[in-house]
Amino acid sequence: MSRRTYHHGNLREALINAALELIGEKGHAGFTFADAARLAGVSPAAPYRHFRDRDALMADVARRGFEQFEAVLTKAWNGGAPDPLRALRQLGQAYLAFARDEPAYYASMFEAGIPPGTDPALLQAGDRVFAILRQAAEAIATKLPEQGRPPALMIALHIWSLAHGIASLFGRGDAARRKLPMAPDDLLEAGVLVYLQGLGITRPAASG
Amino acid sequence: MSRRTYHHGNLREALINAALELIGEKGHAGFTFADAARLAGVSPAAPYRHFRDRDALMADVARRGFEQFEAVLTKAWNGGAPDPLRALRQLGQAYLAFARDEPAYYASMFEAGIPPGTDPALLQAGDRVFAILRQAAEAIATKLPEQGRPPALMIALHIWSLAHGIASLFGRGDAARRKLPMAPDDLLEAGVLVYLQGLGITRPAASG
DNA sequence: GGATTGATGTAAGAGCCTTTCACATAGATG
DNA sequence: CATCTATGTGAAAGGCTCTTACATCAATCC
Repeated sequence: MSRRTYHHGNLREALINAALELIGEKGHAGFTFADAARLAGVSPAAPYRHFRDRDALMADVARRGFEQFEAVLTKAWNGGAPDPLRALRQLGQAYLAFARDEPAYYASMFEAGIPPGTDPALLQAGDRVFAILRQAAEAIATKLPEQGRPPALMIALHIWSLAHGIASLFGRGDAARRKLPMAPDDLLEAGVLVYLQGLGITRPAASG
Repeated sequence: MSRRTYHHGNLREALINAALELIGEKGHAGFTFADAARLAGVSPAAPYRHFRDRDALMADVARRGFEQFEAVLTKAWNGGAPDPLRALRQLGQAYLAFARDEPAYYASMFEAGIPPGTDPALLQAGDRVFAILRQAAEAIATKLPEQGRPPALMIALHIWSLAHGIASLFGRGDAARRKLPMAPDDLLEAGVLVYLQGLGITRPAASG
């Protein structure tokens, strides 16, 4: 990772990648600014040209995490095709896959203790992710009689909370974490099916 | 907080209380061993007589958190009285109340990145908490026909995940965190009701 | 009672991290 | 080419973690 020029050329990106690598290895607490600088091959002071401090880098990683998350979820939802229920299953699987495959992003987004309100861009990126869930909930809700239908917002919050709870409690592959007698995907899918049944959307035992 | 004797007398407890106070103020990342020592009025080296390192103190705080959590949830469940559904509602409210009122405990238990497997006592304390939820799920499940009844374990995992998701995403009062258009309690209660309805336990619109 | 022993706290220091400041280098601009 | 600005370096202050040798005190044992 040594470079020939005095200037790195792409230090900002390199620091973010280094942070992801380090957070993935040692968790959000174990990551240090100095380590990231070392990984990028620059002096410990160099990162300060690109980020106000360590927390600013963490916040930027989190923001990018939300952006990647948004892309992944958007693709999975696929505009609700071929039908909202199938699309919702794809969405749930993509949610858990992201938490499993990108634990560094997920930790920076939800566990690093960055208050979303500190950075408007971060808040917006999070909102865009929620908008996808909200949109999915809307599509699902239209299957219900308008009379007495619960607000789509609430449905979205329920599904988000369930998915996040599963991802957070069981969804990362690290050893020494709590084990589950079934795959997180299956747990989420079963939970959503029961929930939708409770809303009156799916037929009982039509879980295929 | 100055003391007259050379020996503190109860440093272990004092350090844990200091840790709780500091984590409550500055989050699990902002807490330092040295700060805790200062708060307790001892030298920076003293804590090492009681905890192997900073992480060991965090793990002990987390273990105590689970123990307190267990006590609170046990009381709320109240053996399933007066009836399982009401008891379950109490349980859910107690769950969120703990996350709201004891954010320092909650953060140390679920967000500090302590792998539960590292400390058997920690793992056990967590298991005892889950046992309560599991027990509640059993009581609820007996209301279903044995034929085709989903495993109580799965019901427990669903409810735990939903509660944890809500607590984790919206349940702490810190400003700058994501706001919710309704109280977390109501969100959880509504979600559980829909879920139970999906299981075939509650009557539709019998949400009293 | 006095000496010994183990538990608990202190002092000092090595090593690392964060952050700042003055300075160095290079790319861009005119 | 000369200058301006962005970007990286070196050095240093201050704080944190953790270790080691030493100090203090309580309890125990002759």
